[in-house]
Amino acid sequence: MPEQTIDINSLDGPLGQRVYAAMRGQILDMTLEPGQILRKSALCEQLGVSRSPIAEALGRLSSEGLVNIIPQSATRVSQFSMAELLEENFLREAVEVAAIARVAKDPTHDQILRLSRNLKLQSLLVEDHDFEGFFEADLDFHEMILSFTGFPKVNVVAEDMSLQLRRARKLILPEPGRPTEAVAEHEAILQAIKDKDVASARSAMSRHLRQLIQRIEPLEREHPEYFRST
Amino acid sequence: MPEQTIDINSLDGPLGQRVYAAMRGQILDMTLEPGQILRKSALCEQLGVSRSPIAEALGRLSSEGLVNIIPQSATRVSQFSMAELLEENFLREAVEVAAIARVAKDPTHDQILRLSRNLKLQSLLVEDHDFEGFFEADLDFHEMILSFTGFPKVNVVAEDMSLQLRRARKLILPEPGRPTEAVAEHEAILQAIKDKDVASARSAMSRHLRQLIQRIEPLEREHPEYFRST
DNA sequence: ATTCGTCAACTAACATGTCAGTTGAGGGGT
DNA sequence: ACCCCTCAACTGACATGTTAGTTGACGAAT
Repeated sequence: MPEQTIDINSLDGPLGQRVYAAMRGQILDMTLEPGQILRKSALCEQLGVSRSPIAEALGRLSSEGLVNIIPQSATRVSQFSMAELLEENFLREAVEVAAIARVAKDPTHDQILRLSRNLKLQSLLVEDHDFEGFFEADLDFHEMILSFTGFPKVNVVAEDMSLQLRRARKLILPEPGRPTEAVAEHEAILQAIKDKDVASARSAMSRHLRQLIQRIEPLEREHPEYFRST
Repeated sequence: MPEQTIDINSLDGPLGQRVYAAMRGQILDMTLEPGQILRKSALCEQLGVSRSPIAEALGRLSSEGLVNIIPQSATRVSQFSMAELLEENFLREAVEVAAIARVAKDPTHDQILRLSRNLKLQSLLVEDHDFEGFFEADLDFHEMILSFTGFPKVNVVAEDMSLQLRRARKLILPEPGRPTEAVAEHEAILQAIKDKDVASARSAMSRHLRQLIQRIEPLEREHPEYFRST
């Protein structure tokens, strides 16, 4: 088996940065499984680089919590813990609710227009059963709201603090009626924005985000191998 | 001038970790000034270690935004930007308001007791004009609320996403009446918790946190040398 | 006097040699 | 048969040599 890893040359910037980005991507899309052991020497010959940039990349991944470095011993892709996922969901909800409150207070016509367009697209994609495309549009919807706060880094920070959540989402099996529900929830959010109704915008966003954690909770018994026992 | 830097030996753990912690502390308490250039070779002989652990430490500080590494050229302590400070304040408010809402919903007797004790301490310290001690108690008050959510990492994440804010706070000149006001605001928060009044707990926390940004805004013209021009 | 090209000195980035701590298998003692 | 001790092999942590890119000063041409 060729064990095809990502090639580094498709990116730019310093070598350590490229290794970091490549490994981060592989961890987040579950190509590298939780619990898997990462050997520095193996990574060296797979990627064709020396140990320095790999050490730097692993260090940064470790500070983000995506890998666990056991001193003088081993490095492995970090496993899930349900407590951690619940915590990340709390933080994500805190930020997204604050963002929607800020946006709903005084939305511009352009913002409403862009959200409406995105929502129409979501409906079409669900009708066509293009769930991959819907997933993308869903992410865009939330990212747009975060960027409408006028704070450029908010969406980056919001992602960084819910990395495990994003990774766990990959494990959720598609449920038949869910996309249609999600579109309805998005419509409720948009309606509240149009009405400049801050309170109902907040609660609509809360309700929407709590759907995710309900579907994540059963994961611990479906995939116990990805969760740490402690 | 002896140029006394922190000694590394007072900490434990891997060398890179110690260097990271030491420099992080110095940056956060403004011992290392924004804009100051950090020379790796100079740090090597000051700390008595080689370049590897220093490179690791600087890499982690860079990913936290505390230093700017200009590729192949220089590394400097990052400067402030008012937009960034406003953004961090927004994020901090989002998390702390969500936390207070969760805590106020169903506080335990023990939680109320500990907050009350802390608040009494704050009053005493203000009466004695021990503002240094009050500053500590203030931080404890907020940290306690964050930890009462039951999520262990929330207070760490909340700090990590408002590092510049914490650093900028050091520049604020003490204002005569402010500590007394702060205690009153804390009391309003505690009262809302006792009443299990989620809505007023939220607004009391919001009002309290927005005091800080008002006192930070004039900083840009008082200390233009610490802000980046862009 | 001013502008532009050149070059030397400095920097971070990378490669690699070396050290120390951990782990797990095997052998000796009980 | 079981437990503990020892030791070899592997790992990450650190030191240091090497490379390549940036910068700023100096000097030549205008």
